[in-house]
Amino acid sequence: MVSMKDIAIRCGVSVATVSKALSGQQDIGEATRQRIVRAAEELGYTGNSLARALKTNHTYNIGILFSDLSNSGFMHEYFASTLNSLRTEAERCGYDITFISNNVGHQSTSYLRHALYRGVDGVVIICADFRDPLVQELVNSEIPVITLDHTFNNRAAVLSDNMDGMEALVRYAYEMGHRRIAYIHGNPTAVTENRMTGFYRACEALELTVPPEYIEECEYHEPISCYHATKRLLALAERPTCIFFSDDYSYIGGSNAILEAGLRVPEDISVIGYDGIHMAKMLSPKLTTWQQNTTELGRIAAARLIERIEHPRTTPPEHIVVHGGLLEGETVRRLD
Amino acid sequence: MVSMKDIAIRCGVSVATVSKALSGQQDIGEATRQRIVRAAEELGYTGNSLARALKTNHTYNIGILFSDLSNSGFMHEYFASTLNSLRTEAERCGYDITFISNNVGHQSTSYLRHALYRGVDGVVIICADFRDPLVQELVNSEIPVITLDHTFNNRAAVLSDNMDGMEALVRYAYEMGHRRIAYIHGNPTAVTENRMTGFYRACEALELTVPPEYIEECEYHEPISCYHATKRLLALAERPTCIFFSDDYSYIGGSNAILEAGLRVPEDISVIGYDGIHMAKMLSPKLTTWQQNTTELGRIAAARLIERIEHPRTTPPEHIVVHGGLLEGETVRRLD
DNA sequence: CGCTTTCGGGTAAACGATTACGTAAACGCA
DNA sequence: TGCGTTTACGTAATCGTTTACCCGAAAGCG
Repeated sequence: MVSMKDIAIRCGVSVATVSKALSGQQDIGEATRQRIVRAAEELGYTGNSLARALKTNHTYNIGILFSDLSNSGFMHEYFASTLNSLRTEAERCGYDITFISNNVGHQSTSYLRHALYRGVDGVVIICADFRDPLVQELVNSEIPVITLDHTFNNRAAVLSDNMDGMEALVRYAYEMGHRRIAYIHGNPTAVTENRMTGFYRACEALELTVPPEYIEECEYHEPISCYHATKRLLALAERPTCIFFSDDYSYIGGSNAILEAGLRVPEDISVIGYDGIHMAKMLSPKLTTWQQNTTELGRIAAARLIERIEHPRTTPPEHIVVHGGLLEGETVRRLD
Repeated sequence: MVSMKDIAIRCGVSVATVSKALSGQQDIGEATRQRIVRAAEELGYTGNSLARALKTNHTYNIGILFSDLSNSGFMHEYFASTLNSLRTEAERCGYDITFISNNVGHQSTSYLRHALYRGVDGVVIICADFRDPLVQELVNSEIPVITLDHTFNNRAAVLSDNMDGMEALVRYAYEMGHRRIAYIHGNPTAVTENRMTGFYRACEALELTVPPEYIEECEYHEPISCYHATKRLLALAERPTCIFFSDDYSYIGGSNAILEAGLRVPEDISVIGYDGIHMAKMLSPKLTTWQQNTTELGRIAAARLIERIEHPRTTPPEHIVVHGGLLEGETVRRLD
């Protein structure tokens, strides 16, 4: 590994001079700078982030914390897509990304310890169990943190408009003439609870009464349990005319249940998903759903976190809502 | 940040003694060690990976290089799932994961430079454009490297059995009585070419002649172009009885084309995918496909790379093949 | 011609760990 | 008692940078 020392020797200057020349200080002669920069090129100098970080206390590294309870983690397109744009934005700002787990070396510790050990400048918390004391410890630490789809007091957060999105979907179904609307919601998290709230709020505003048997629970992002929930709904004496699913992916299970029952979408029953994953547009008929703006979620999360890292004083821990949009597919029939 | 110095002061010993006590050297009194370990606990000592790595030249960090040409990258379940198990295994071995891009700081450089800058101990190359000179530069460097689904001379690699898998699928279709078999293959990469080879090899062994119009090309992992390729096949005078798709995900497009043509799977036409993504098992009818063992791919990639990092002399750069298995769904009809 | 500024660059300490080597005390043994 | 060996810990250099401070020479100025 070629270091500043090598360059210094070759140019007959001190290491300090090399450092200054390469980092663009002013108190250096233009001729010397040129010489040094050229030598650095020729020797293939790369720099050493470890040494730099050790001295400056700034690693240009941000940690990602996501513990996938449901083990869907990476598989969930929501996460994959968000992470992708998060990474892109971070790289654009000169930051790299490292995963933070609750073990370092061979033994398990806390997320905070891991973050401190690696010296990350900040952490994005996504898809994690926010009730976990270890997560709380990290959130309450000195390290800048931003959470996705969950809010903590006095901490930055980026949120998808789950409540508004669900409200808009209900209104859409209502406008299409549906009055008997069922909802298979996911198991309780901040996200699914927000959607529930949106659902009930819209129903109330529209003066829709939802019989309790129209509300089913399934595992979020899990088609099998959704399949069973759907079967239960279809077996009801007074069948709903429209079913809301917890998420697009779960709908695969629901779809199977509907087909098995000999029903057609949307002629016999209408369905609505949530997420707007790529697959939703590929299905036939195309799924009507709410498109989350994962690209913006990831981008903003990275950008805001970096803002807070670089300008802690002037950047308040805001809660930013990213809006999605109705993706009108072909799975909701107009009733008259 | 509490450092060894703080512990040293509190215990009235030197920093060297603290280091020895904490890293488990022998030349230390048992009583002193206890004292130091306790003090470390009490002060909440975490260690500093940067300082340690600077001195030992070992970061316990491995880089992931994946440049997603098709922009499917993270979205592809193959990648997501492999990355997930790779990360799990790496963490089990005490390693963290960082993404390696071709830019560091605010300016673009090479992958190698990035890897050197961050001081990663090794790199896993996955889903990348292996023809890229920048990738080659990294592969030919001193840094331990392992590639997924691509082989370089004298470099470790982990491979999915794409050729065997495809051969097995063809044999399966043959045994089910199919003789008119079409294949929509993905655009050329090491992966798709291996599958092609497997396809032709099996056909030859079975003395099946494949008319050229039965071979179509589409964008890998892209349902839209697969939709069009499927339409072309269905429009042929002598329609194939079974269509092989480049991958499960693309089949979504193919499925739509089939439905539009008013055909049923598998009654009117049989279909076979490749990958064994979660969705394949959720579709109705269940897709017959080849299940890639992504869990093993990721695990072995991490394990082998770490082996080569820690025991470079005794670990040859092997090419390891991970076997998948036939996932018998309901999309291939038995012909008689 | 003296004096202060500015310019260009060097010195050295520091970041937080690791480790080869030194050394004083205790111990073993004839 | 004398001498070698072990035990337990300290000293100091080092990894590759950054940065506050220092200093000589050239330049500017009246």
